[in-house]
Amino acid sequence: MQEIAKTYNPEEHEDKWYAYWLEHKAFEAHVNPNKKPYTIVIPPPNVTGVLHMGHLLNNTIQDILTRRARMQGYEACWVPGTDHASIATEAKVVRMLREKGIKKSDLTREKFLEHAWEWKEKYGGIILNQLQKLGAGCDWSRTNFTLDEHYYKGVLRTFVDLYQKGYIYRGLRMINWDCEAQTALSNEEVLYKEEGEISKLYKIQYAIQNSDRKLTIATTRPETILADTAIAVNPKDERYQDLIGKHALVPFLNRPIPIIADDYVDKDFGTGCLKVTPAHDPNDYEIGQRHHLEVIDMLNNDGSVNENCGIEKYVGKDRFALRKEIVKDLEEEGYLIGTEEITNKVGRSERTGSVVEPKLSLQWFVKMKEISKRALEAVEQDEVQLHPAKFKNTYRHWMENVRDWCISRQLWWGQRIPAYYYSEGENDFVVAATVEEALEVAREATGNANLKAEDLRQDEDVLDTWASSWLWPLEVFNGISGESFNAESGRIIEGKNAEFDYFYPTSVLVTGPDILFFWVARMIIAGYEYTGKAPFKDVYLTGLIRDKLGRKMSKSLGNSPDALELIEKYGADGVRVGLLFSSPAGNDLPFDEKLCEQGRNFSNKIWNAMRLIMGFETDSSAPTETQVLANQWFEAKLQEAIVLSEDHYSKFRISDVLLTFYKLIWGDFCSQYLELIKPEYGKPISAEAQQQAIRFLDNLMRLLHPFMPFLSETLWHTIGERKAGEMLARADYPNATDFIANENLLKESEAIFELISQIRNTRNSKQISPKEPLDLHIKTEGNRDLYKKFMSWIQQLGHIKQVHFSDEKPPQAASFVVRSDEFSIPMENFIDVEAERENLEKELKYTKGFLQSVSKKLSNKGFVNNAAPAVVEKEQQKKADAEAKIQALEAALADL
RNA sequence: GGGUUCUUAGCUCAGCUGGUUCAGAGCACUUGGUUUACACCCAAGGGGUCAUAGGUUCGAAUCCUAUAGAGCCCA
Repeated sequence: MQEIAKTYNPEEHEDKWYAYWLEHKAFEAHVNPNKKPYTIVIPPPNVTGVLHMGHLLNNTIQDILTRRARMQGYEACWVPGTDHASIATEAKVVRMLREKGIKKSDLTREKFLEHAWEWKEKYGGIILNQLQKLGAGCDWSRTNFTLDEHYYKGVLRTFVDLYQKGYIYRGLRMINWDCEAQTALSNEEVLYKEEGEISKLYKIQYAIQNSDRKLTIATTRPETILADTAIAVNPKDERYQDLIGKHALVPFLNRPIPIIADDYVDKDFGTGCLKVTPAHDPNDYEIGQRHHLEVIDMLNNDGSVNENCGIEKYVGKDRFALRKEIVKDLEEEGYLIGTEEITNKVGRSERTGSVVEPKLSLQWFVKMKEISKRALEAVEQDEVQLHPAKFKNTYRHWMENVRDWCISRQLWWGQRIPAYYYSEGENDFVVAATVEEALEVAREATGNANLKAEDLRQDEDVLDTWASSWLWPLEVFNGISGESFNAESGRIIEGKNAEFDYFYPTSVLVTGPDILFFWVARMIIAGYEYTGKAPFKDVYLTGLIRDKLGRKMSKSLGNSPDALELIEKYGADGVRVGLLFSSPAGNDLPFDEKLCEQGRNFSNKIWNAMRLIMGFETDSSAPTETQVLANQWFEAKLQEAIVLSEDHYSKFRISDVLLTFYKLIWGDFCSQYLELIKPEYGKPISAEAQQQAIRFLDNLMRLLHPFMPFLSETLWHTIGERKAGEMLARADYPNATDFIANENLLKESEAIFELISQIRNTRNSKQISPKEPLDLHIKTEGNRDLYKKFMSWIQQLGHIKQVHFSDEKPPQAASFVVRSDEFSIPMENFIDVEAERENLEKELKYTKGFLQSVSKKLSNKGFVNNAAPAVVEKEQQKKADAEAKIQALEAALADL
C-alpha cells in the first residue's frame, strides 16, 4: 500500500480527472432509443463574461442534475454555449478600438464586425473554460453561440415567420433610448435604483399671454421646457380654472403654448401645473396624443441638443450640461423662483448605466398579448412548473400585463433585421430571409419586375439579443434552421430532425429569477409557438448570491470574490458544497467564504476515512460481532438516506440532499460506523470487514458524485481496480432497494447511541479521561436483550470495561436514566451526591411536566374523538414512556 | 403607488398535509481531549415566549385577520 497524503489536495486531482472525462467522452450524448433523454440547456453566459458567483451556483446545480441523471441511466445531455450580448459586446469592442485609436464611426459595418469577431474568437471562450474548472460536465461538442451561422439563420426565419403571422410590426413609439450606446432598449433593460435618486425639482414661472398673471410649473428636467408644447392642469383644480384655454409663454422663446386640462395631472405634486413635453416623456406623449399637441424633439441620438430647441447657444450641448446652464440663465432672467430636493426614480440602462431618455422612434416590435397566451396558461396549469412556486405569481402578473416588445437595436453586433426597403416611404419595405427572396417579394409588391438587388436597402438595425436567445432550447438542436422547420405552418414538425425529436423538450431549466421575463417567459412563448410544447418541464430558479451584508454582488461594489481564486483555495468540490450548503431553491444566499471552508473540510474528512479503510492491515479472520452488527446498521442507514434524498431531489431541494449525505457520511459513517469496525490499535482487521467498508464507501462516492465529482472520482479509483476508461461519472447510481432496510435495528440503535452519549457525558462532567475504562451497571426490566445485543458497541464506544445487570445500585456511582432504564457508573472519589440529586430532580421535574401535558391531552374528549387514531396511539406511547422514565428516575433518587 | 414573499438560537437557514421524542441543522460559542485516519479533528455542553396583537381549533411555529419591519417584481 503506497503512502497516501494526509490531507486531500484538490489541485493534484481536478485537472487530471477533467481531462480523463473528456478523453473518454464522459459527457457526450447521442440519440439513443434504448435510453430516456435528460436534457438541460445552459443559460448561455454573456460571451464577454467571466465566471462569477452566480454562474458557480447555477452551473453547479445543473451539473448535479445531469451527472445524477447520467448515472441513473438517462442519456444525459447538457448543452453549453454563449450569448452574443449585443449591447455589452459592442460597447466592449468599441472601447477596445478606441484604446487603439480607432473610432467606430470611421469604420464600415463590415470592418467593425471583423474586429468584433476577432475579439470574440480571442476572448469569447474564457467563461466556458472556467466552467471546466468547476467540473461542469457539458457536452462540449454541442457548444452553441447565438451568432453561429445556423443560429443566425434560425433567428431570421422566426423574424420572417412572425412578421408573416402578424406578430411583428414596425411603428413609431415612445421607447427607451440609451444615449451612450445609441440604441433603443426594451422595458426590461431599464433599471431603477431601489432607493431612488436625489433630484432637484425646479420651480419655473411662465408668463400668461395677454394677462398679468403668471403660473409656476415644477420640473426635474428644466432643459426640456424648450420643447414644451402645453401646460396641463387637473380639470378639478380650482386654482387654475380661469387659465384653461389661455396660453402660457415659454421662457426665453416667448412661444405661446396652450393651457389644457387633463386628469393625468396630480394636483398635489409640485404646483399642480405640469409642463407637457410630448417628445421626451411617455406620459406627456400620451397627453399630447389626447390633445393633438405639437411634438418638438430637441435631442439628438447622443443626448446632445439640436436646433429645435430654438436657442442658438444651446445647440450641440449635452443634455446634462444644458441643464446646468439653463438653470443659471433661468435664475438670471428671474424665471426660476425656487428649487427643492426630491427623491425620484431615474431609469438607467442595464448595460451602460446612462440615464435612459424616453424618445419617439421608429422601431420594430413583437405584439405580445396574443402570442403569450399559451405560455401564461402553461405555467398556470403547471405544465411548466416553477420552483419555488412563489414565482408563479410574479410570472402571471408580468404575463397579464405584458407590453409589446421592442426588438430592434441600433447596433451592428447581432442579427441584422431582414427588412428591405425599396423606396423612401415608411412602409415601403418587404421582409424576407435573404436578399433574393426579398427581391422577389418586392417586385410583386411594387409591380416593378425590373427591380434589382442594388435597389434594395436592408434595415440597419439588429435584433435584441433576447430575440435570439429565446430560441435557445429549439435552435441548439437546429430545430428552426434545419429541415424540421415548416415555413408554411410556421411550426417545427416531427420526423425531420432526430436530434431535436429526441432531446426536445428539455427536462429542467436552471437560472436566476432576474431573467424570468427577459428569457424564461419568452422561451416558453417561443416553445409553444413553434412546437406546441413547453421547452422544459421544470424551471429551477436559484437565489441571488449576496455578500455577508446582504448586498447584491456587483462589480461596482467590488464585493464579489474571484470565483477561480475560490476554486484554487478550496477546491472545486469544496466550493460546490459550500455554495449548496445555504441555498434552498429560490432563496437568496448570503455568501460567506466559511461555507467553502466547510466544503473543503468535508473533502478532507472523506479523504481520511478512505485513508483509514485502505490503511488497515488485514487477516483472514471472520468479522467480529460488532462489525457484523455495524454492517447491518449502516446498510439500513444508507437505505434510509437514499429514500430521503430521492424525495428531496424530486422537490428540487438540492441543498437538503447534500445535507442528508453530509450527515450520513460525517455523522453515521465516520463517527459511528468506522469507530465501530476499527480494530484495536496495532491489530489487523478481517479482510471481509474491510471489503464491506469499501463497498459502503464505493456507494457513498456514487451518491456524492454529482456534488463532489473530483473527489469522488479520485477516491473511487483509489479504493478499487478499474478498467481503462472506466469512471464513476458513468457508473450506476445506487437505488434504495440495493440495500436492506431495517427499521427496527435503526430504532434500537438510537437508544444505544443515546446511552453512549450519556456515558461520555458522565465521563466528561466528572472530568474522567476518555482513556479510563469504566464499569456500567444496568437496571432494566425488559431491555436486557437489547443491551446484550449491543454490548460490544457500548463497550467500544463508551470505553466500558464490564457491564453488570443488577437491580442494586453500586455505592459511589454516578447514575442517569435513558428512556426507562437506570444506569450507574461506579467512580470512587468522584461523587457529589448533591449534584447528582439535583440533576436527577431536574430531569424528573421536566418529565413530570411532560407527562402532565400528555395526560391532559389524552383526557380531553375533543382530542381523543377528533384526532387520527395513529396520533392518539402515539400520545399513549409517549405517556407510557414518560411514566416508565419517571419510575426509573424516582428509583435512582431513592438509591442515592 | 400596485402586486408578492418573508420575519424561528449570536449568524445563515430547515421545519413539506396543524398533533411536544419538532422547536431542529450548520457555523459561532463554552469545557475537555493529540504516540493510535483526520486539529481542515474528536467528545460533551449552553443557547430560542417561533416579529407583535387578536382569532379559528380539542390542539398553532404551521391556518385566518390586523399591526410593525424586511426583501423581490412591476409602475
